[in-house]
This record gives sequence, structure tokens and C-alpha cells, in this order.
Amino acid sequence: MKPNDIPADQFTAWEGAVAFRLFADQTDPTLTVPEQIAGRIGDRILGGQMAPGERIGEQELADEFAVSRGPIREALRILEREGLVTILARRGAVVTELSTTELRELMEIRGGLFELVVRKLADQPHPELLPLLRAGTERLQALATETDAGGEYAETTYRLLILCARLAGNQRLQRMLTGLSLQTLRYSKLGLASVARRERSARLWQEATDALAAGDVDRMVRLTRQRIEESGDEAVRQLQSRPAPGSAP
Amino acid sequence: MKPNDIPADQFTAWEGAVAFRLFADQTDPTLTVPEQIAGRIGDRILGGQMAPGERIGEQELADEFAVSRGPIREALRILEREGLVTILARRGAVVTELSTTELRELMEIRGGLFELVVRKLADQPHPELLPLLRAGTERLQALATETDAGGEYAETTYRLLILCARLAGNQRLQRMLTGLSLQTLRYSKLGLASVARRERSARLWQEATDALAAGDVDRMVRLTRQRIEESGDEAVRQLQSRPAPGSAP
DNA sequence: TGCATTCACATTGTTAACAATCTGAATATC
DNA sequence: GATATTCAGATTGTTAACAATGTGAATGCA
Repeated sequence: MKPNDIPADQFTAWEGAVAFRLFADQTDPTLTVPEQIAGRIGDRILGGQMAPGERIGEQELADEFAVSRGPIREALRILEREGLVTILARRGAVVTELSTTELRELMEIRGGLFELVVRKLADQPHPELLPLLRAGTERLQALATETDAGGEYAETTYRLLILCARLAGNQRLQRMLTGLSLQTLRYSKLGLASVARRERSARLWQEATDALAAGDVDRMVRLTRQRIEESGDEAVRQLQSRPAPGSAP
Repeated sequence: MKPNDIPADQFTAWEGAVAFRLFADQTDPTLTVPEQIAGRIGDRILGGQMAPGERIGEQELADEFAVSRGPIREALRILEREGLVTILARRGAVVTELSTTELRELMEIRGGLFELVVRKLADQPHPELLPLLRAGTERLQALATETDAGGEYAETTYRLLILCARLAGNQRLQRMLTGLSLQTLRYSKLGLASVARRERSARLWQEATDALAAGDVDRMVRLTRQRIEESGDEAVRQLQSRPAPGSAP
């Protein structure tokens, strides 16, 4: 069973609900070999072990994973679909490197889809949502002031986002939002590197949660839109100053 | 050059602007062999020559296109990414068949993304938008009352949608909306089979265009949301009565 | 008859060799 | 000295054979 398919009502606490891997569970025996390989390469890309723009040689990976180039090619196609790898015809694969324009575009779409999630959650409230948001924002607030927690903070907001999407009850929407968030995650970390930005983000999460508790959907939508917009802008700004995200510990 | 990359300002009239293929241009020499093959298979699926749920044998296609199974597998992966083909591990590929739930989910996402397009268009109006919408809705109105024009009507709304997305100036958003619309196109045709439904749809397009011309964004958003919702509901209803869309001329 | 089992066949998954293409350094030309 | 050309090496694209897996009909049993 893929981590994304874990039914929401199986979890009651934040600690349990976030216990799924960023990418695919590579030990899942139902996954095909290319899927498992794609998961492992994906984790490397998301973890910064492979820098954006870096070339990916088929033979090199084939040797490493002890398979022929066929399954590697399938794995690269899977990663291309996820947006983590870019395949250039007859010139091989590279780790996807987003331009500021592309990052801005993705952030905009992500914001639009999350707005849809929020409106759905407001329409059909899920009993687990509020406790989950409370526990999540608490965790975010703790991470906000910790030094060097940009990566973990960004991953926590990612997990929180996915959990919200799951509770909204539209699987395709959840999958699309997951995919978009994974594509932007490396860059989001850049925008959340400073304590000030994290504190600002955590406060907006907090206020949005309060708005939901108070039943003020429009306010929650507004706060969420603002948070994603600000995070996106900051990520774009950081990307413009530094050339690429990767290579962070 | 793929059809989606045609710059908008190259066209001034509706007739020119819609002159792109539904799927990929298979004669484009810059496309790889698998991409060309994917385009041809995709056209068959969209055209109803291959029914939802139909099995797709690799060898059969390999013989037909005079290549080995390798490029066919790549083509099927491409079509899987587009959502037109579903690949079941070790059990082969089938033409994607949407359940009513999945169709509803896709329609909902499509509506949310198009709303984003509308808001962007309202923020930064494009000089070509209004003439394009006027010409498009005119064409829709003509097609609404024609008999057996469900397919052509649906394709026209698809093209109109893509043109709007293009003018909104977010390429990724345009690509996602294109992909989603292609996935739902076969089913949209079902929902637009009756003259009454087409007339209703055309009127909502018309009113939304008028709202845009009057600068009433909220009204346009509301009308658009309603149109997509109604079309989606009708497609779902038709899908529930008839089992599958394909096999239409 | 209804259901589980077996087994041959068809199909997908993988491999390794070969063909086509790209890259970049060395060379040639202006 | 700067730009164009050539060519060898590396890399991707394709093929056909082989291995692993799934399917469904025929068989056996209750």
C-alpha cells in the first residue's frame, strides 16, 4: 500500500498521521522494480543529494541498482511524470531545475488547488481536521524558532498540506497537490530558511486554523492564499540570489 | 513545435486560433518516435476508436507501427502520464476508464483551475481575449442547435478553454488544464449530447463573456463555476446510465 | 452442477548487443 | 585570435531473445 493511500481515519494523532515517507515506500513489495528505483532516486533529489541541473546517466544508475538500462529508463519516466526529472530527447535526463518563472507558476497553481481543498473542507467539515491542524501548527511553531530547521519546517508544512487534502475527500486533487508540493519542496526550503519567515508562516497557519474553528471560511481562504503567496515570493527571491537549492545537508 | 506552444498573438481570428490538433502533432519531426506513436494512439482514444477499458497489447501495436516493443512501452508511459491510458503492473495497459467518482473529482479540479485562469485574466486583461471569447461563443451557439454536434461542441469548448488558459500567461497552468480537459473530453461529449444541454452551456458561456466585458469578475467566476458544475453533473449522469462513452462516430 | 486445481499459452518484464546520436576536444580555416 | 569542422568517445535509442508472470480453458473433485 502506498503511503498516500493510508486511510485518514486510521490515525488520531498528529504523530501517527504524519508518519508517511516523503516519496514512495521503496520496501513495498507490490511496487515494481522501476517504481522502487524511482522512489530511491526521488528521495535523493528531494534530499538535496542530487543538485538541480545535474546530469543523470542511465548506465551509472543501472550499475548501482544492479539492473539493466531498461528498468532505469522506466524509473526516469516515472520521475519525469512527478516533475523531479527532466528528460531531453536524445540528450539524457537531468534533475529538474525550476526557473523563477516556473516556480512562480507552480506556486500559483498550488495555491489555487489548496484553496479548493479549503473550500471543500469548509463545506463538509471532517471531525479530525481541527485537532490535526492544531497539533500541526503547534509543531510548526516549535520548528519556527529552531535554528537550521528550514528543511524540517518545509517538510512539515508539506505533510500538513497533504493531510488537509486527504481529508477533503478528492483523491485526484490530493495526488495533484502532492505532486506539485514535491516539485516545489526543494525551493520552499529556501524560502523558509530564516526564523523570521518561519515565524510569519507559522502565525498565518495559526490564524487560518483559528478562522476555520470560528467558521470563517473566507478569512481562512484569504490567510491561506496570503501565506502561499508570501512563501512563494520569498522562495523566488532566494532562488534569484542563490543559483540552486540542492547541496544542503 | 507542439501545438500548445503556438504563441497566442500569432493569431487574430477564432478560425486561426483554434487550428491546433486535439492531441500532439504527429508529423512534427522534432518529436521522438514514441511521442509520435503516443499522439496517434491518443487521437484514437479521444476519437472513440478505442473504448474505455479496452486492452492494449504491446506486440499488436509494435507490429502496426513497425517498431519493437520498447518504443511502444515508452509511448504507453507517455499516455499514462496524460491520463488516457492506465498501466496495471504485469497485466498490461488499458484505455483509461473513469468511474463516476473519478470523473466528478477531475471536473472539480478542472473547475478550480479554470477559476484561477479567469481571475488571472481579470487581473491582467489581454486585448485578444474578448474578441476570441465573442467569436468562440458565437461558434458554440451555432453548434448548440445543430443535430449530433455533441462531439464538435465539446471539442470547441475544449479549445476555447485552452485559449483562455494560454492568454492567462501561466504555461504550467495551461498544460495542467489541457491535460485534465483531455481526460474528461470523452465524457464531456456525453453530457453535451442533447441540444437542450448545449443551449444551456452556450448561454452560460455567453453570459460569462458579457460579465467579463462589463468588468464583473465575480459574476464571470460564478457563471463559469456553474457551467462546469452543470456539465460535470450531466456527464456523470450520462455515464451512470450508459456504461462507457467510446464507439461514437 | 459448482468450485478448486492444473497447465499450456499469451503477455509483460528484463537483458545485452547493436545502431543512431550527441558532446566536446583537437584541428583546420579565415 | 576567433570561428567553423572533424572525429573519436560516450550516451541514448532500438532491437530481439529470454525470463517471469498472468490468464483462462480444460480437468478433477466434492
